[in-house]
Amino acid sequence: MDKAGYNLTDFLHGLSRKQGDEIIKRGTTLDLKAGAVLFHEGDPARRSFLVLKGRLKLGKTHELGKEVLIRYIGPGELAAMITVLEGRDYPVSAETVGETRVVGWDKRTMLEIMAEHPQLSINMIRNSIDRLEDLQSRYLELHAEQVEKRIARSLLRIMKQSGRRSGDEIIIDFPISRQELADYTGTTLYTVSRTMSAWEKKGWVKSKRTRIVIADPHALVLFSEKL
Amino acid sequence: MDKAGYNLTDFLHGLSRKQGDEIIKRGTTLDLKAGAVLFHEGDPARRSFLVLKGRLKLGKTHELGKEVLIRYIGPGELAAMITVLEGRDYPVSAETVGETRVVGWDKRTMLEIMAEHPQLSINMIRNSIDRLEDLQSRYLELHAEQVEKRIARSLLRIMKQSGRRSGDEIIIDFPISRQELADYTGTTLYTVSRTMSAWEKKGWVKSKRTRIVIADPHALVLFSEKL
DNA sequence: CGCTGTCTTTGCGCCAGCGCAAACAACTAT
DNA sequence: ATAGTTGTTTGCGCTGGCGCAAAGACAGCG
Repeated sequence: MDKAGYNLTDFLHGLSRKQGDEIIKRGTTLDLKAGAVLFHEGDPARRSFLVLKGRLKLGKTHELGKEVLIRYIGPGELAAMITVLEGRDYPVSAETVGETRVVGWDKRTMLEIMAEHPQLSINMIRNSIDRLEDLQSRYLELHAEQVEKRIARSLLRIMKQSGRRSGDEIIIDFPISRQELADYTGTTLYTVSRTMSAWEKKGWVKSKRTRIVIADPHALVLFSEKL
Repeated sequence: MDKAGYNLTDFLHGLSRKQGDEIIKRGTTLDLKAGAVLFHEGDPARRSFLVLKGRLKLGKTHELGKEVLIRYIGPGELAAMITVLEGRDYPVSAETVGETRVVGWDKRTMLEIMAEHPQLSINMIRNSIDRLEDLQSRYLELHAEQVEKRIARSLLRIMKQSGRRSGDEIIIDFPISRQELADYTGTTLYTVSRTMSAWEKKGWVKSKRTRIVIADPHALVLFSEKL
């Protein structure tokens, strides 16, 4: 998170840095290594977490094996808003992607700080509406769009959220496997692999194990939008 | 909506009937006939609507034809929360199912009444979290579950939301076509028709044009859950 | 270095479910 | 009634993409 002020999409948007720091102090800060599980789908929702550094992935599992990746949560964003409601369980699991620092608040504290800062309710509403929209679009795509286009769109989404420019290429600066991209897109490891191989030959992407670089974003956009 | 008090899932939950009536008076009440379009996906979001009587369906369309049915909105529930955010478009379209009465508030009024009744922000958070959870589950199912099971689950969802008990049968008390059930489930008209025909032979459902009766809910639940 | 574990690629066969076409059934209007 | 409209059923052929299997590539570790 940058020094200046909070982004519109941040949980703490509208608060001063000083207020933010005070709020963060009231929670429990955790430093986690890659692949740590922060909470499990189905467990009682006791704490909400704000990502300070690194990244979480939220996933949901189907009775046997099949999994979907609902969303990545980056710095500034809140995971598990559900905590503020009465007696709910986490609807998804959260796992770190790379080293990650988060701060967690229990329900009581969440309600306190929200009462003190009404702005935070607004931020929660904005955030949940945004997520809902995102998922509505992906739901439509999952039903209506061919896999290859969905994979393209998934890559572009992830790129927008976590891409780092480098010349005219864009580097996705966290590790993401074929399996994860498949879970995010709603397809299989095999199909993603085949598709990415084809794109690599066309020079649209470069990849090396779990690191992906979009070499020609424009081509990918065109492809994802063409009839 | 019943006389007594508002349900937990209602937009006006936590307010008195008197407060509710006062708020409703400040909006524009509309009586719409079946199949009227309240707003279009992509139009600037100017008004939010509370359903008083009847039902809305929220849908999203893909470039050419394909459509998904995101959700039904029944009495007490609010559609188009998005209005309260700055300069957004409706992400979905809303159409009435049967005769419907709604009350609409513009952005200004929404913000006013929310400022007067902080409870309404809580209700909005609860509602958007609930919708998000619902969609997350359906997103997982759409990817992981076979069509027939998805159709079963869709029917059961709709039944829970809008079923009327009658003996041990449950009547879905609004018209829903094969096409709509397909759009809700994420499949095609043909597949729904074939599946429903089979269930009709087994005595699980009875249907007659756009009216559906679940004759054996238990069987349907078992089917939807079996490996 | 070589060993072990993790991730990726690619060939191949298969089938769930899509979608056309065409007939049929039920409601609506005159 | 009769005609027109809207929704439903069912046969049939086709194919997108799944998923096994097996080999290959890369990383980390002792």
